[in-house]
Amino acid sequence: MTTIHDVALKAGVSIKTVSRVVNNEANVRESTKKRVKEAIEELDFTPHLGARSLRSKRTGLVAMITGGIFSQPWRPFQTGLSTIPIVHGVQHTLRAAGKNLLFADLTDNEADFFDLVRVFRSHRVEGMLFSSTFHREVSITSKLPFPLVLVNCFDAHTTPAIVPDDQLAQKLVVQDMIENGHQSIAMVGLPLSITAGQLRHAGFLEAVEQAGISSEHFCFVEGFKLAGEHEVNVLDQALTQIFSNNKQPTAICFGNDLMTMRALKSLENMGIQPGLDVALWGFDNDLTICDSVHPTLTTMSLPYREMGVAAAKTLINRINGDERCSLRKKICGYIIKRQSSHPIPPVEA
Amino acid sequence: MTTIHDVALKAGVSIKTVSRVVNNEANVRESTKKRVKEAIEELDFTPHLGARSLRSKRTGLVAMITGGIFSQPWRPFQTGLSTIPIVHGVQHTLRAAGKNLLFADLTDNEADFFDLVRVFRSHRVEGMLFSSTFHREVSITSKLPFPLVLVNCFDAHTTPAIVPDDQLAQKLVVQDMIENGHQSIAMVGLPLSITAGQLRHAGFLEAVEQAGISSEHFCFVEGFKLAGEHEVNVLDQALTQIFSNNKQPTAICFGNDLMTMRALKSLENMGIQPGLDVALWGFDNDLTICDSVHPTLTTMSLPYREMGVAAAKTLINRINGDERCSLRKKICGYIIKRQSSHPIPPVEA
DNA sequence: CTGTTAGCGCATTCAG
DNA sequence: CTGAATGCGCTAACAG
Repeated sequence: MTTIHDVALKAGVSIKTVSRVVNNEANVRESTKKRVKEAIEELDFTPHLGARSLRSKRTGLVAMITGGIFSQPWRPFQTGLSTIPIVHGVQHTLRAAGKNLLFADLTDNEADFFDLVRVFRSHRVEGMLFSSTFHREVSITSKLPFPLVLVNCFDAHTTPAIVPDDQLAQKLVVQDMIENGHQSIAMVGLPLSITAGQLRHAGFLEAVEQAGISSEHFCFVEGFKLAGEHEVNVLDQALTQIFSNNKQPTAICFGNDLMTMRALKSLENMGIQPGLDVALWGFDNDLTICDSVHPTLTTMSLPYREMGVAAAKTLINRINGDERCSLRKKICGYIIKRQSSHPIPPVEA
Repeated sequence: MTTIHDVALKAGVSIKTVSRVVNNEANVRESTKKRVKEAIEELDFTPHLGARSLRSKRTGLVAMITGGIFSQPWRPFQTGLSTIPIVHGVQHTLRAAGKNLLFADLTDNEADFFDLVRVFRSHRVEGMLFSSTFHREVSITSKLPFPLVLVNCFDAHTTPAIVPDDQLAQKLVVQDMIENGHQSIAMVGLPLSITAGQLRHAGFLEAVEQAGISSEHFCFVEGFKLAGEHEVNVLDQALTQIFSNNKQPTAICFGNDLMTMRALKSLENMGIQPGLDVALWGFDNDLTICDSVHPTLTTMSLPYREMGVAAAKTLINRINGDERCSLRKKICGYIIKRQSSHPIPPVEA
């Protein structure tokens, strides 16, 4: 591998001059610069970032740990919808800032986390991102030797975190239902045992209350439950329960598109035409599902890629010593209209 | 940041002794080792890998480029099923070997690729992996300054590559159909314009011919076509065509689970009960789909994670100077049985 | 078993 | 505008 010395020799200048040219510093005559650049080209010289970092103390390395990119706890071997766009946004933002991503994924044990931190530290990374597979609180108690930014999770301390605004997103969904004329509304939500489930539930209640819908005209049930890390499907019971009220809903929103898809079949079995007898709102904008079922699903899309971008920007700011970033930034999503939310609700009987 | 000198000073030994302890070299008295370890602990010393690599010439860094992790060309913003498990397998294998992953994703332009290579080279990575979103031939003509291993793609040169054995996998599917007693078989395949489509088609023909099924008892159609980078859905026409033959199939296999899912509805509309009137085999083991439709889908799972593992191992071998790896390694998948492939075909009318 | 010396490739400091 | 000397933190080669 050629070094700065070889270039200096070939160009007939000192290594410092080469260094100046490489780093675009001033005070080099055009003709000299040209000569050096030619030498660099001919010798195919590439600066050694490791050596450079030894002096400059800046490696340009940023670490990212994802918490089980390949599975969600209750869905083994099922890649979640959040992590990839987050990684994507992070990586592209870092690259635009001249940083490189040292990437690792956690399998199972938390001990791994601190092993990774040690390795990253050895590489003298300038900062780190941690991304969770699902929105939750984490506790990374130990002081890290570099700035940390959390994505899709948060902690009880002052660690900067970028999270989806589950509550507002759900509220927007329910407001959309109401604006479409629905006055009897049901929600088949995520388990209330997880953060997203709680926040969405709160958003649902908020919207329903603000619209002045009385309690016999709305209804919330969980679509599945979590027993430990095991998922228990209670979708059919949930749907039965919803329609056993005397005030039957004209619109249902779901905790995710998967549930919505499953509900399509269940509703048909109950003699209810999805999209005709009842309007449906999904959640996630899971493209595998939304465009490929009948009716296609109106859904809430959370901007995970933007979360990744925001997280990377926050981290870069902190690396640059800018401490004035908000501790927890919530990013809301937007509704994507498809067929399942028909605009005109059936008239009340 | 504390250095080896600080530790040496505190422990009252030379820096070389500290180095010996850190690197688990022999020839250090137990008592000395203990003293050094205590000093390391107290000072919270972590070796500087950049500095180390300056001498040892080994950075422990491996680069990986994914070709659009967040979308397939004809499915924007849709994460493919292959890349994540590949990355997962790669990362865990590398980590087990003490290597760290410098990760980057390509957005659109190929020029980016060589930019990335330059950056990676600056970081003195020991090797690189390139993973494609879909099985295809790539041309990375320029000589790279480090060993390269391709995953889910291959080139016309001698670059080692790990690819799925699409042909054998499809053959296994069709053989399974035949073993289940089906004698009139159809395939709704991927576009013949892509590698996987061609190989699967070949596998289909191979199985059908080896079983001695006459040409009027099998039938191949494309389930969608690619116009440039645009996907054109022709699934309904494909199904209509299949059933317009006088020999109607008792079993159909599909190019992916998504098509199979869509076909469920189409078949119902045609008055054909999926899983009863006709048995179905999917492809991909897309968990979002397979377990959540009725009937649940029997499908072919390609072992992308294992491909990642194999690729990382191959790369490590090459980094260690072991050139005797097969140039192209095909890895086959396995069938996952669910409901859609009922065991007993309807008796011939 | 332990220490000394040298130098990896580069940027920084100071001197021309 | 340019260059020489110094040292970042560590390991390799060699002495003891």
